[in-house]
Amino acid sequence: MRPTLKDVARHSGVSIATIDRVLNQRPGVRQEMVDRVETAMAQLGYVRDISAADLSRRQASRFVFVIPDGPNSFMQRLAAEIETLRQFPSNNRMEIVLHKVPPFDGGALARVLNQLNPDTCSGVAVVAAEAIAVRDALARLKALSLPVVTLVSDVPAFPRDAYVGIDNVAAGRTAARLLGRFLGERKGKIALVAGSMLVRDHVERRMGFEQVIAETPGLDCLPVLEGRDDSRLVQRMLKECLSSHPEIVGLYNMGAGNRGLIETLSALPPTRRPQVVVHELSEHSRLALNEGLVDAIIHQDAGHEVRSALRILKARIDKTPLLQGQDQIRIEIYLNENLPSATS
Amino acid sequence: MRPTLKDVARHSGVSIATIDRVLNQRPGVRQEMVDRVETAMAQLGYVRDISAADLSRRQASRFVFVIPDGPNSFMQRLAAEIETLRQFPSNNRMEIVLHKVPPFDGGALARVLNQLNPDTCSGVAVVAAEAIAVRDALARLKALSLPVVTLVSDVPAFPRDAYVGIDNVAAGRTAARLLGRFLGERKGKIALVAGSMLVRDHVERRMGFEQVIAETPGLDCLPVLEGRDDSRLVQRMLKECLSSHPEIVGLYNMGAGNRGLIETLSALPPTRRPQVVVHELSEHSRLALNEGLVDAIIHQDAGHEVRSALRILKARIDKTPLLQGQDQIRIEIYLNENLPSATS
DNA sequence: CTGAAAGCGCTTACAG
DNA sequence: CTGAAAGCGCTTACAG
Repeated sequence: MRPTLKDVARHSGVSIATIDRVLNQRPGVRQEMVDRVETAMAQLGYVRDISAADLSRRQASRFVFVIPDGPNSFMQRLAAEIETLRQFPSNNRMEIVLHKVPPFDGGALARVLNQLNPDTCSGVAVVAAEAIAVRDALARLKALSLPVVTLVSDVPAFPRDAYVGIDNVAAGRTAARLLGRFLGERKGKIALVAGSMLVRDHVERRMGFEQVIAETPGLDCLPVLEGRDDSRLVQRMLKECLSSHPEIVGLYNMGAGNRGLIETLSALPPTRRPQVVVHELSEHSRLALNEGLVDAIIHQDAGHEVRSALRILKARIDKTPLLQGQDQIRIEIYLNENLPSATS
Repeated sequence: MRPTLKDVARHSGVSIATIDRVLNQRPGVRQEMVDRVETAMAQLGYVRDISAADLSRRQASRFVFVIPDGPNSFMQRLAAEIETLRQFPSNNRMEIVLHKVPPFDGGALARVLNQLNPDTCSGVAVVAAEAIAVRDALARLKALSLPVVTLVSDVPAFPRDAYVGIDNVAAGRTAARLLGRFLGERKGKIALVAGSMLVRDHVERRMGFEQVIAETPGLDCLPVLEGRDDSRLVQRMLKECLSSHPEIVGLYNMGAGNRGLIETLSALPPTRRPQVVVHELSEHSRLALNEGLVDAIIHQDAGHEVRSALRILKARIDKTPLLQGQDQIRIEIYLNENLPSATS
């Protein structure tokens, strides 16, 4: 059996209450006691039982997620995963709150963050936007010692404890490499679709994509079409682009709006269809992959991201280590052959 | 606050001890009491606190992993991940035991399984081998109501609660599709390397691979080279195969022994190098990908598999649900561009 | 500054 | 068949 506080108490001749003070670094303990307790703990190899601590502390931790509202299906997926976890029975003594804010609106996001305080919130996961007001809000949370992780979209320069999401430059590079390999010797133009060049993840994906294409002789990128994650708009822009550029051989959608893109592609005569890489596995993109309209999907696992965010926040609060590798979000590549079963 | 047993007791006018009996389906409670308790629980929306239950039950659960010993680097990785989890401080009240058995030896595996019993073991995760003795051993465990999951290599016909690992037919198909896409219009032979055609996962990968290649005009598979997961042997066989078949344009290693394969490839003049897909991300395969000797790596996450196995066993014991999607092991594809950072 | 005691939500003997 | 009480490993008031 693992040693408990009782064992440490016996071994050190100090009461359990005092040991608890040392353990939690609460003030008001003589150095001598601290030393006695610490040697005893080291000798016995004491490891604190977090779930017992949580039980006795009676107050549950409340984790707040702040994510953008709107039509972006990835964000909707994220919200659904948060909701799933919120309702999950096993997560006792852990409350989850979801705040949705208008997309592309740093001010609104900052206002929500500024409402949070340690009495009602023990940790925050936020899809960050790049705005001064957001940076200030994060600085405020830091000053209150509330742990914060950025989710999906990072702002490295802003104060936060960790980023949970993929490396978007690498994701863009991956898309370009796949497209390049799939095209083989074929030469021509590549059409790019993004939500908005104001969002950091899309900018980064584009950068990575163009880096790789620039090194690939015979291929060039056309200017980015900004579809604002809106299927209709994507459809219209893409249709025009394809008809005015018959030399297009590849297509990369780094944002949402796959539905519009897929409709446009399926209207094209098969011989004129470009090689296509898109982001995010969904019912639509999966179907398009099945039908050969899309050649590969770059994906990130929203469920994994939500669970990782929570684990990281909890570990910060409990001052426990994280498991190596468990919280690294992968840039997943799906072909028609390695799709996960449809239920997930 | 969530309702507790106390609330259910008050609400139903039944003692906590009896409620506990109902909750755990222990015998010796009058039907009337059962009904009263159950309505009260339903009305209050009672959800049991598993970690409190674990705490009070004082006895920790012991999970036994049985995996093959030997040079196979994936199995070594699996062992390392099990060890990591075993030592992880947060997993209180949960003991992990690792048994290594000789590889490719159903009898030895069965003997270890036959030693296990409910007094010393609460659940088993095993890399299954296809042998009658193993089937009987699994049937025995089932008769003892010990939960069992198969890990990495499944035998669907044998009794087990779940399989934790990838679909190997799909993995083979994925490898073939990648190779086919990378080869484009090029025609020729594809060399196949496996550990042993006696192991189910390799048989399945081959099947999937050949299915796809058969549909691809201009490409044909050579007979499988069985390298027994031994780098030296792989190197020798492959060298000979490459020199006697100048028409080889592709190479798929569905087993271990990447080191030998990589050495052989690096000795080849660059113009003669085939397109190469291998399994399992490791230091060696990663380096080969960086250097362009290997074009893609098909991977499964050993850490994820170990954690999932544990979660599934624990959920069976506690009769709790699993989180949708968390325990589905993915067929991961790595190119040079989406490699995870090297520390993981 | 330190410790004894009650309590978190359960389970487990032990009485009745 | 049912219930009161002790205890799991912690934390939290409350005394001293």
